[in-house]
Amino acid sequence: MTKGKDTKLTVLEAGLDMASQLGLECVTIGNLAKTTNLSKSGLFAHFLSKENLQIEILNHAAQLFSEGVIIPALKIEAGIPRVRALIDKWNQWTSELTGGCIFVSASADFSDRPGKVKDVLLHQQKEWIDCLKRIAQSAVQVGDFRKDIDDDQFAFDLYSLLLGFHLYYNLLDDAEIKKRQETALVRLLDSYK
Amino acid sequence: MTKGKDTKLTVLEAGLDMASQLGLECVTIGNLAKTTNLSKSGLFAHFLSKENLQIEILNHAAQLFSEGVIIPALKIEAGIPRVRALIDKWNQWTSELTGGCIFVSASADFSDRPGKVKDVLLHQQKEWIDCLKRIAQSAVQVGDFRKDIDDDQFAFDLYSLLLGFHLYYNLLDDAEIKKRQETALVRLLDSYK
DNA sequence: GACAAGCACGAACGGTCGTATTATTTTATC
DNA sequence: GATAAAATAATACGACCGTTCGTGCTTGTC
Repeated sequence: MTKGKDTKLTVLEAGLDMASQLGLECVTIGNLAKTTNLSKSGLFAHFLSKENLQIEILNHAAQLFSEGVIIPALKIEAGIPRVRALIDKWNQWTSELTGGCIFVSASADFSDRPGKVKDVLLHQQKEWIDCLKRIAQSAVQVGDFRKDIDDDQFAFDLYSLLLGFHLYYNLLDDAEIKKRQETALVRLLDSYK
Repeated sequence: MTKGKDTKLTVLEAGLDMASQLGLECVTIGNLAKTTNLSKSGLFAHFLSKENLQIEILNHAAQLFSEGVIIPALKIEAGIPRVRALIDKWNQWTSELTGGCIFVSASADFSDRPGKVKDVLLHQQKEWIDCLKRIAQSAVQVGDFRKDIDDDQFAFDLYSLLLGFHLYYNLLDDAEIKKRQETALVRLLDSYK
């Protein structure tokens, strides 16, 4: 009962790491089997198709993301402190994954690959943006933001900052990027006060 | 003498399109040969390795990028008009490619794939950031920006805005995104005045 | 102790991958 | 129009792709 779920989790863990480095499309059943010391067919039996494997990797990542980023941020007092917590946790999340945030790379990979995997990814991204909007709304409620802000605009503003950080951090290895993101964030928050 | 260069260009054109949709790593010599009506070996002879093919696709993209984005922007008067021209041209460039900007997707793909392809990509991205910095400096010279601005910061700010646009436009198909980018841009430019 | 269920294995399938070698056609030059 | 050079094709290679199948271990249940 528990043995199968155990190895499946191990596979998903390794698959997430591999997807973060090589991209979700380049996660190979053969390679994944090697790194987890399973046979190709033994691993395959857990997922029944590569598409399912990709989807389950995404869902596993979403759960870790929720536990590591969203929930901790929601525990911080609403308003600017929560916004800051979210950014910190997001940066940490993206730094902990070997090859950067899987949702960012998958977004580039799958924007032109229609199918179930893209559908899942799209749904996750919309949920994430909704989360950003809700955090903006709660900042309004506690008085940290003006009442007439556009929460969709805020989501775009904040996500752009994260994407900028992601590229600079992962590709360019820029040591100063945290500082620049902070500068941009201060300007952003000021404009919403 | 000229026939070979001709077909090579055709291949690069098709390869760029394919790379934009599937990612540079998923451009396959066999598929590329099919779409260009060449034999696999005939196509291969032009590049001698897949790595070279990827590099030549990147370089071809860089040339188109220069012709379509950078040079037109530099023809516009320095300062805020030039910044705006650059953004417009960049958005246009990214919209014209079927699957979005190849440099953005390749940056996610190759951040953890050491090798010559990554080296080329890294060099290109640094050149692009330098270009952004120079445009900031010229805006200072004509008096559109304050004298004490941080041009590295400006490059990050602007690039983040482009990356945000890229994700919203390509994955989420957001019709309002141009408006949001504009809002963010106005705020950004104000802070540099 | 029989039995079913869950789990993992090895072998094999038809395809495609990138690459190498060898041949054939097309093009440019005189 | 002959000839050398350039461009393309044909064929083959070993490796790996995702997937299927049959088989054998475990494990817990009756």
